[in-house]
Amino acid sequence: MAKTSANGSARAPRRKDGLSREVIIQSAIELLDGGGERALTLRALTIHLSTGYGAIYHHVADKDDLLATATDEIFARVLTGAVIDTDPRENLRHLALGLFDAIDAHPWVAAELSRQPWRPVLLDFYESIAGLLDALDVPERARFDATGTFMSYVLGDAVKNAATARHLADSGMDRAAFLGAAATQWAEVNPGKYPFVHAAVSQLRDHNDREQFLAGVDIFLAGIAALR
Amino acid sequence: MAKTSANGSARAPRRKDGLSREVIIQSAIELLDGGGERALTLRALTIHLSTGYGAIYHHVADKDDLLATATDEIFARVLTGAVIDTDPRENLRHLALGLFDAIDAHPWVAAELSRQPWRPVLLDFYESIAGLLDALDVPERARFDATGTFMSYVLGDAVKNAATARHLADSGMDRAAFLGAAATQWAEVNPGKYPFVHAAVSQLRDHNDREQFLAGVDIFLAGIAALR
DNA sequence: TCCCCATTGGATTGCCACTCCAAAAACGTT
DNA sequence: AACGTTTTTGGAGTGGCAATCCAATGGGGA
Repeated sequence: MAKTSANGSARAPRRKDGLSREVIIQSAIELLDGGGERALTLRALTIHLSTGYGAIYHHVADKDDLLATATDEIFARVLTGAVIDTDPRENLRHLALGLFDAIDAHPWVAAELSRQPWRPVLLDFYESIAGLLDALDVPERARFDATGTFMSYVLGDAVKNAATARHLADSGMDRAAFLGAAATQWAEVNPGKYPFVHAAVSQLRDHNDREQFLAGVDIFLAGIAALR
Repeated sequence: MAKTSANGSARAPRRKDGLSREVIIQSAIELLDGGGERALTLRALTIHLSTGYGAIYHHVADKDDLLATATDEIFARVLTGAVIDTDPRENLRHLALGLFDAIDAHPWVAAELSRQPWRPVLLDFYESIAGLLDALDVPERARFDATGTFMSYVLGDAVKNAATARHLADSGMDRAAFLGAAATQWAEVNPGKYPFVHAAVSQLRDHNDREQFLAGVDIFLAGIAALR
């Protein structure tokens, strides 16, 4: 498909305002961030890029390709922004938070993630986590399980959080109103049948998803320390 | 809408072969189990039930309602089949495995779960988990976080696993072929850039998702013990 | 200069969820 | 048992979507 001349120069761009795979993905991300998964329609894309279907489908295989690549792009951004800490635990926390915040900022990634959980970009995260666990003296045979476990928790909690955020946005409530309503609703739950849920209501009122996420990260880190 | 006579008798059923919400949900689950999310179309439902659109929409609000209720039904089945152990740890493992196996058997639940993570049925699981953590002497302030963390890991890993299974089914490969292909592919990964992933290949070959899931549960349990 | 083919735009196709309505079946009342 | 009412049913119709198809355009190499 791509024709490269003998002198090795890249194929010349066709038009000044030329459409490209990158531009299309960028637009797709904008649409997704703006209005969620439902907002990404091919029709909306043609309008946003003032072009036609044919032009888009020339650069992109189909909508799945579009969604998958957009998701890759989000994860790639997390990677480039990753911080290097001297303390492996702190580094793991930062890595986890990076993923959590990215999915929180782009909730549509969550849906795509549960559709395709094995994108190549994630390999870099597995590699980083495994390396940090090695630095924590986790023995090799346990490292494999621990890496997957850590990723499952991080992505699982981020997805849950993103879905909640999406639900919030759809219902037009803000965070406080939603938590208040949920707390009230849960408070009415039959205390006899659900004593622990009932007792949790008070904590729900001033509850911070990000902090709870980090608390979970620390539970896993404590559990992993026991593997040594 | 419902008219209840003064003597309190319920409204009589309409037809012998009567369509009902339950029958429709049942059919939906059959279609979903048979061919995944794509297989559930209203058209397919009308054929499967030999009826029309109107009849179905009389009992069900829309497709989301259908999917949500079908998901509830799967979780409800897990609840009824739940085992009670004397050892809280063992009980947590059984609870987790019940969810894992259910999502493994009905992979379409995963997608719905990341769309609506707060269905009322899940309250029962939160309650059970919180109760078991209490039995493990997890202090109350930590119990709230730990319960959510556990659920996030369990559902997150189950969703990841289900997506893999779905991917497997779509590509027509069996488990062994897929793992072999993945291991081969990963083996080719640049060992310099991905030393830990490269080292993990050997473990991938005889890797059991269910066992790895349980290993993760144990990491969590070990981490919980540190909270005491 | 001229031709080739990468690139483009949009009409068209086919599938889908969902609506609407008229007919049929059961019910309650007398 | 007859009748009006309400519930339930089937399917034609609507609008929106992803994806295909094809004719037109124009840039760059020969």
